[in-house]
Order: sequence, then structure tokens, then C-alpha cells
Amino acid sequence: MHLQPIALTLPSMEKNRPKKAEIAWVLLLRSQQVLIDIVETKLKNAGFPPLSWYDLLLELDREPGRGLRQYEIGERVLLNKHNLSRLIDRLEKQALVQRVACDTDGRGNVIKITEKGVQMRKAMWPIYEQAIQEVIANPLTIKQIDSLTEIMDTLLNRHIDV
Amino acid sequence: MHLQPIALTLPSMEKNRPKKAEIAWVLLLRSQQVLIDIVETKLKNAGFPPLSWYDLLLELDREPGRGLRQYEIGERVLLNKHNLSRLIDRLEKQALVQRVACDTDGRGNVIKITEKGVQMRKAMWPIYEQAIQEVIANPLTIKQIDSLTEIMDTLLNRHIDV
DNA sequence: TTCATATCGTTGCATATGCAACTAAAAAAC
DNA sequence: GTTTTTTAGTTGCATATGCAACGATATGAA
Repeated sequence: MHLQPIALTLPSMEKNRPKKAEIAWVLLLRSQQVLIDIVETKLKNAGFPPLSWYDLLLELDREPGRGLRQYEIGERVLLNKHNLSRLIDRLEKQALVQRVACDTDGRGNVIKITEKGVQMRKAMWPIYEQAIQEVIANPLTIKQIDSLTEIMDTLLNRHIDV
Repeated sequence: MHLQPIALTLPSMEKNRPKKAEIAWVLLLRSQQVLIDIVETKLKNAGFPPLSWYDLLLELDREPGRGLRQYEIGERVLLNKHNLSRLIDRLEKQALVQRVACDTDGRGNVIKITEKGVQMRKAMWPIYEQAIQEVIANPLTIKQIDSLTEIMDTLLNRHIDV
């Protein structure tokens, strides 16, 4: 990732522009690309699978014996069902998770994390943790981190079903 | 996009967790997904191409006659050259941009926006503008928007080459 | 019970993205 | 001037994602 210190790309060319919200939006958009790319690259360089795998493993690791129905996972991680189905394919191929037929619902199955999956998530965490440290904790003050948290929470809650 | 009001998914299960930066990270990650998805969906529902097309058209629209070399575009939008090459393929197929041989560098070409491209960007903007209004301006106070801008700026500058 | 409808999950197809290899031309080294 | 190295851009391949259609089961209504 090699960013040039270019002038900020504003979203419009129309007059009376840009509004403040538009500047904030463009920065948010770009930071998402840059920061995620940094974290993904760190994981990859350490020989680990991408963040989406971590998310899935984490959700399953929270439900040790029981496992989770696919649609339950879909509610937790932001993936629609067909993508989730194939993400699980990939993890199952690596023996990190396991599909088990569901005895209360013949249509579905229950996804359980394997011991190998548990170990994988555990091994990924230090890298992930350090990456978060680098992209969030180091550049910002405590106050800024609190503020960021509050703002993101506000933005998210606006779009959550009640 | 149908988000459940689920408990926040924290990134780790390790003890003494989570640090504040980790909460902020997870919220940032998720809000980026959600907000971008909302904006992309609005564009799509209005019959328009995705944000990446807008970005490219905008950069070119800023250089009306001259056009831009592909590597110059690559510096402005965050795309590596092979993806950019194919993005331009798609836009060229829709006659929104045009590849012109570069007379000062036989290897490269100059990308110019067409009149149709200019019109397309102009037509997309009201939808995009309204989407930004909805996901950023409406939920946040002016103060929060300023704060968000400052924080994103800080996060980004940390990872820019000097 | 039976039929219509909704839900769970998978698959085929089109598109998007990352990586590595490649062509061609420019720039640098000699 | 010739050779080597870098740079610009494209293409093939593997993978990832969105959409629509599908099979199978569960749920609700008559």
C-alpha cells in the first residue's frame, strides 16, 4: 500500500460544494480501504487466512459445543447466505469447521468449530491484535478513540432494525 | 440490509479484553460495511453503476481536455494497475471513457472521459449526494462530523508515504 | 389432511479482485 | 550504441462476491 499525499478527492464538482458531511464521507471511505488492507496484509504475511475467516471462527468459538445454524451466523457476520455458504465450504475444506445435520430442522445444518479451528483463531489473534494496535491505538489519543467509538455506534444504530 | 440489534462482536476472546481500540476497530469495520452497502444499493436501485465508476469518472472529469495516464488514476483512486485496467475496460465498453494512445510515452495511454461519461457522473451525483446526507449528515451533529473528519484524517495520514 | 407459502441452504452464472507472468517501451548503466 | 533494468499496461488463472433459480423442508391456512 503506497499512498501518495495527494489532495483529498472530494465527491462532487458541483458548486457550493463540498458540504462537511461529504468530506467526512470520502475520508471514511478511503480509510476503510487503507486500514483493512493493512490488517489483511499483515495476516497474509503471517501466513494466515483473511479477516472474514477470523470473524466466522470467532462467532463459532463463542458457542463451543452447540455450534450455530447458518442463518444465525449470517445475522452476526455481515454476509448473505450464498456467500456464507461458500465461506463455510472453504473453512470446511481446511477442516476448521464442520457441517453437522440439524436434528430439529431437516433443511438446515449446524456449523461447529473444530479443534483445529479453535487453534487457528487463537494463533491469528496476536497478529490481528497488533494490527489493530497499529492502525487505531497508536495514531489516536484515548479521547479520539472514545469519540470514534461513539460516532460509529451512532452511525450503525441508525441502520439497525428494531 | 437487515441488521439485527445484536451484541457487539468483539474481536477476541482473550482475557483482559477488549481494549478500547478493539471496540472502536470493530465498530469502524462494521459501519463501513453497512454504510457503503447502503450507498451502493441506492445507486444500483437508481439504475446506476457502482461507486468505483463514480470515482473514476470524477477524477477524469477534473481533467477535462487533458485526460489522465492510467498510473495517475491509480494514484488517486486506490486500485492496483490490473484492476484499474479492467475497470477502464468496463467503462470503455459503456463508452463512458476512452483510451487514447499517448504520444509522449509509447507504452502507455491516456484516459479521457467522454461526453456520455460526463453526463453519467452528473446524473449520479444527486443520488450519491442524498445517500451521503442520509448515512452521515442526518445521523450526526456538526460537531461529530468535524470530529469524524479529523479522526479519519489522522488515521489516513499515518499511512501515507512522505 | 392438503395445499399454498415461507424459510434454509446450495448451485450456476456473471462479474470483481488479487497474484504472477508477460509484452513493450522508456530509462539507466556501461 | 548496446545491454540491463525499470516502468506501463494487459492477460491468464484462481478466488471472492452478487443475483437468480432451485430443491427440500417447515409453517400456516383451508
